[in-house]
Amino acid sequence: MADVAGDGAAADAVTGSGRAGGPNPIELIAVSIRRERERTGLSMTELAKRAGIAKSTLSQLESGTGNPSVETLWALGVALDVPFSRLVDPPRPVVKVIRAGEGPVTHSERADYSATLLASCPPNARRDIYRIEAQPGEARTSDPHNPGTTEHLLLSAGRALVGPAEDPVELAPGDYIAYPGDTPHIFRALAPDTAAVIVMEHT
Amino acid sequence: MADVAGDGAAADAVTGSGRAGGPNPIELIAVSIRRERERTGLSMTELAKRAGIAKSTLSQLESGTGNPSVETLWALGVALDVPFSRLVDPPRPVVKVIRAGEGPVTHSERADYSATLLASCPPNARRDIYRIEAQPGEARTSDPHNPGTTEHLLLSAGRALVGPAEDPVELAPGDYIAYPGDTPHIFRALAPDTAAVIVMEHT
DNA sequence: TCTGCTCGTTCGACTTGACGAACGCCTCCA
DNA sequence: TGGAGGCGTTCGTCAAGTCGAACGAGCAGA
Repeated sequence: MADVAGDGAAADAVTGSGRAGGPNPIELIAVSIRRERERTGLSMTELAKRAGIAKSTLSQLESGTGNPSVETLWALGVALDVPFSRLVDPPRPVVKVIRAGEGPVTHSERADYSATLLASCPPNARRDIYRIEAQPGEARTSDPHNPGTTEHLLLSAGRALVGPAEDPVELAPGDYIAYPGDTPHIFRALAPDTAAVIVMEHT
Repeated sequence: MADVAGDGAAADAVTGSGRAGGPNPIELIAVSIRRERERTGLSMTELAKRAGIAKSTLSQLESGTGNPSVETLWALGVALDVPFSRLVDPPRPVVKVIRAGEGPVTHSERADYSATLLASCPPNARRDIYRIEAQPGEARTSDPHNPGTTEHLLLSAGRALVGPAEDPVELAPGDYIAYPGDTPHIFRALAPDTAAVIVMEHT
């Protein structure tokens, strides 16, 4: 069986600003702007034009000079199509894959209750929660989603073959799997009334 | 069945800003500041002093006049001890129950597969994923977690009584519930081998 | 090489946000 | 009754953010 992949580490990254406490927001914004801009492949000139601000302003922002107003930042957020908070909160770690059957269990003081941490959320990730119900049949191959997407799946009932298209894993009720959502992957019910929870994480 | 519990109050916010698209950030900030300030019971004078800004500035902010700089907002975030993004992103809802078979289902092209979106992720939330297994017994009452925590629970097997301590909801396999994690809440298994997925969301 | 383009930075003029003082309003208490 | 102290708002001044234009650097093609 598999394994665990990744991380362990991730998770935290705490340093950032769990609360608003710590570091210099201007620095943060400077690197965030640049990061997001380069991610979209826009030039300063182009981005400034789209956001409706002067490119000199943008230049100063990315150089860490200045102290932008909310409207300026907002305009940039819109132009970059990122949520506002992405520009003011610290960056993010990576993708991680944990395979359960077991895992870090925190047993209750009473023996009839146990909780297992399956996936600690990386900062700034967005996780949408889905319920899946399926019947046996052909494998359902999903097209890859956006880059940086991770799918977390926990099987509630039935049996299923899940994971990367070239290397899926058979799951029984209670099993958990996480795998990259930006590569081809499948979900194939092996038993009637197979049900699962999928948490789709995109960053 | 049931659904929705509580509130009603909360209200609006919907419009919010999934992405940065929509509404006026200044309005948003105005109400957010006021909301958070009143939550902590501080006066304008006091908050301004703590944040190190002029109370006139704060007054203008809460009245929706003006266009604060990042440093000003940041100072307020620190003084209020809330994450920055809480000031620029809209508030959040309350208890929601989606019964098995209910909810916005996106059926597959093939009839043997269906996915239900249970909860779309608010900006900047962190969602940790847990698996719960429990046996019938006393209700397990959780102490409230940090402010701004929401718990999402989907029952995999068994039966359980879940939700706010004073108004829990009985769930069957496939049922989904979300409720505030920062108020007392319980999880009580009603059948042997009750299992659930909990996604703990904190902002 | 020279022209024309785009890139990101720097500079002065203008607009505007942040500040502190003064104001009106209220409550409390001598 | 009047004074003291809190509240939130308004006003004039000053500093700072924003803007547009000009600048030097890099690159493609005639």
